[in-house]
Amino acid sequence: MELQAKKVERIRIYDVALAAGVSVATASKALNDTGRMAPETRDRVKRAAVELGFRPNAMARGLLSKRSFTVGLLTNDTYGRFTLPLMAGISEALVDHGVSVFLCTIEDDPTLAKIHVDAMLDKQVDGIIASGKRIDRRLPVDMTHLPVPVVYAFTDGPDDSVRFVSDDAQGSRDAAQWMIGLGRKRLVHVTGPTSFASVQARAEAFSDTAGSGAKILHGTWSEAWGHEAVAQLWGGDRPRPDGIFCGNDQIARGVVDALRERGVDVPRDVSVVGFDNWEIVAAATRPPLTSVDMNLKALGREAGLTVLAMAEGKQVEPGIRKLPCRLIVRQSCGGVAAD
Amino acid sequence: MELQAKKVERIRIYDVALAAGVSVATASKALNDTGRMAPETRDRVKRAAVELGFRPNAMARGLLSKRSFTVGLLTNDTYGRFTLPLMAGISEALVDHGVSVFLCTIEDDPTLAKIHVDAMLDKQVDGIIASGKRIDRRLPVDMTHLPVPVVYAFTDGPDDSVRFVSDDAQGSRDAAQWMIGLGRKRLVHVTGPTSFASVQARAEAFSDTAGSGAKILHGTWSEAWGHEAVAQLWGGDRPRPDGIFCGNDQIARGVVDALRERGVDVPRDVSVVGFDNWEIVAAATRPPLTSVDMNLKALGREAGLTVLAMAEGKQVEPGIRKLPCRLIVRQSCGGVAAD
DNA sequence: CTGAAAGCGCTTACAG
DNA sequence: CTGAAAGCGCTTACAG
Repeated sequence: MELQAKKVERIRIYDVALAAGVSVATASKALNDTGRMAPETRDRVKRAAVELGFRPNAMARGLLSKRSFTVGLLTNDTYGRFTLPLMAGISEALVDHGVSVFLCTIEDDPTLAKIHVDAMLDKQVDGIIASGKRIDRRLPVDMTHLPVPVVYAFTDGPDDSVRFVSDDAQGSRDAAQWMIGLGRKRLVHVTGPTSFASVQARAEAFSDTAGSGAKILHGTWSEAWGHEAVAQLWGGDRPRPDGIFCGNDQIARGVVDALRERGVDVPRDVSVVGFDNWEIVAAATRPPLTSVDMNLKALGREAGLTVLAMAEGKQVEPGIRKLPCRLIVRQSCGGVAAD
Repeated sequence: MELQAKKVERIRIYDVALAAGVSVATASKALNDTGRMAPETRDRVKRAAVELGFRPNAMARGLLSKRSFTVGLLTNDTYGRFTLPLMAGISEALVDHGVSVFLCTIEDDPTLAKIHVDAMLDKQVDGIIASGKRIDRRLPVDMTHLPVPVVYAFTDGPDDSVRFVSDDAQGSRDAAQWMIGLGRKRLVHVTGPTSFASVQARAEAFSDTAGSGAKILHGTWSEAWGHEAVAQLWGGDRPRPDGIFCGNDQIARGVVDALRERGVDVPRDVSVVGFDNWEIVAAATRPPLTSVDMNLKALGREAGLTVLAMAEGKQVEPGIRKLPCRLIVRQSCGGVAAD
């Protein structure tokens, strides 16, 4: 038995018009609730459309309206850790508007990026959302002179563009304040490389909140660095921290594991907070991690609605839009969620 | 300063024809390398097109050709653990054919699924790839009578459909054989719930390879279950396993952590193999996990090319297509990669 | 209140 | 060798 694309004939507006006994023009107006006509006629057409299962051909419509009801999401985050929540938000916001989303993953390959952008433009996307894995790097393709609006989410863009990022400083402050509120006195920040803008923003906010004496250790974004940092902190005879704010959940997991291996009780002896609220890591840690959530889904929603508004010709204020982070309370600090 | 979609006028074939001093019909034929004409004319048109940066409007073309050069990827795997590699393969295979991919995540919501499918059909997708997170469950939407071809990848589909899955039995056999080859004598399989078809397939293959005496423990897909299983296995006085094949990498990570906490050396005393080769888990485990990779990217590539072939009207054999798994050797077993 | 005509940006027989 | 005409499936002034 062989399988072949069954040539199901699609219903055109012509078929609907025929069935309802009206012209194609009238059928179109009836279905779009435009023009003036006898209510009875409109009803008859609509019934015929439903009966026949008519769905208008978006390509034909698009040719006229110059709207394709598609947008493209371009990303260099192949792992999808940031892209997926973003995509979920975009999709959720746009599906109600009948907009579908092309996903294009481009590693860091400029040629591939160009190919994908061109393919999307050929398909007349209404707009493009550029996204990445860090807010201080750009995608390897220039999108400043495209015939469609571009919005940047979790990636850098030109000065006159709209860029959505999460509020690293606020997230960091919230984390430190949470531990201080729980009575912790000796906070330490164990985080990623200084080359990341968000590392700097968080570190600064951490210092402001925990005091300039509070130590900050920079390393890689890995569990291994979490282990290593604990080895350093517990190595000498210096006073040990009782609260550790980590730059991401993987570091936090390493820290928690290392502390347990040293017989240090989390959260009794030390509170630990992570960053990213990456479910798979945060929930599997023993105890589960209290972590800062960047609300990437909400960020995606905003980015989607904004690019859509621009596609509809609405005026939009350029600049960086910081969306708030939220502390997700689990068991690694003690304390209980406020809400 | 306000930002508005700059109304860049797009170049139409009419502009190219004008610039080259030919008719639109001739321009079309020149650019598509069809028809007969003076080579000089063709060149002139092509040069004009390049100079003006002409890119044909895919909607207009699609209206004629009934091809949109888009496909949809429908999935209920919100976490993206299976979808992302699949998507990468699909995209990689199709970008060369000028095909872009709509990604639609539908949780398990039938209403949402229908909305997405309809939206894609309206946009005249050339085909749909249905995907999921287990091969024995279907998406909550019937796609048997669509006007476009549908291919199933890592999800169940109707009997007369094309379904791509990875070869669980072969992956399982390879894992067991690898440990046997390293001299392990007392293998155990710690895996997920029996309700999963792939759990059964792997368990059966494991028994065939390791012997029917080899124990199989079923639990959840979590690190916690890995810990628990080790507690059971090391609990009594029974002979302890020297090789543990885990149903996924999370279980394997739990097993490895639990063994270390008991002072059991991995890989010296016990070999551990995971399943999924989920980089983030496998690489962070101490020691890093040897794991079975399902080659989801290759699976995506196949699925993409197949749905494209069907869209082009080619005959395709229905049925289940099992693609081989591959053992990725790291340090949790001892032994060294063959290649 | 309804329909004929023109047109969106292309391609493809067909005529010259 | 080249172009005028028709048409893909719609929508939208415009005429009646």
